[in-house]
Amino acid sequence: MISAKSDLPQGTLDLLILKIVALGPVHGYAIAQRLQQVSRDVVQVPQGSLYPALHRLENRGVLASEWNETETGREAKFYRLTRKGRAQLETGAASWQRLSEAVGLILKMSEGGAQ
Amino acid sequence: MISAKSDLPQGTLDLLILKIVALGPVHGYAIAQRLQQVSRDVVQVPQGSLYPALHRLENRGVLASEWNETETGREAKFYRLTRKGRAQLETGAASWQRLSEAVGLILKMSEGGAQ
DNA sequence: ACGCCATACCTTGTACTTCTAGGTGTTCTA
DNA sequence: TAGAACACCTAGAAGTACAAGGTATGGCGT
Repeated sequence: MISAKSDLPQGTLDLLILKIVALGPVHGYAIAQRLQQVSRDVVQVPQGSLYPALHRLENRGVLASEWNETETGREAKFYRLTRKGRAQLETGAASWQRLSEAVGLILKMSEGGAQ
Repeated sequence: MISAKSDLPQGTLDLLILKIVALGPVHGYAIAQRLQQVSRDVVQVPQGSLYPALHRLENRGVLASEWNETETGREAKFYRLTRKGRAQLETGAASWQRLSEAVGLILKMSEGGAQ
């Protein structure tokens, strides 16, 4: 049993959720599934992390929700990005990239790397 | 004034500290400086984050400390990696890379990207 | 008919980390 | 002699991810 699971650094979850929702209205359960699929099981979002995050994001006005029917005929709460959410996704993604590059740089540092 | 500062996601700080210390014994103050320099101000570590992190890492047995004199003739606490610390750095770095790639993948996802 | 799994939602409490804001003392320089 | 840089520290607030629990429906196998 290879457990590829890695805990998400704080703040990253919000960004990933925003990105998935940006691709089109989805309900919470599907968001977790998509993240897991696309990341090949590297990203696994427990429900205890997912739903609080969704409510948080909705309260902040970056997500909006609406009850609808899924393809399988069940009721589910579909989320979509607000204008504010789209903005936050952009700044968040840019910020992640900057940080990601910086951390990568540091980790690749060798004895003579800095100075 | 472009403020490049970005708050570090939880857990990342430890990894960066371990990496810097792995390059040779350094004291806390210098760790923060190096991180800031190398990352071109993207990574800025407040002392209120730095020292608690160092003590945490020492308590966990991944860092060891020793008082010594700096090049400028002051007393400072120099940290070095323990065997355990070296191991944690490796797994931490690998784990970061995996996560970083996964997040990058998700953020670059477009409408038809997944499926 | 029955139990089980997957779907789909939710809440509570814990553990952890980061940051703000304060504090100490020394050395160097303007 | 005032301030900046060096070098350490702590307490408290704020925020987040997770574990663990719970509700309810529908489909599947036996």
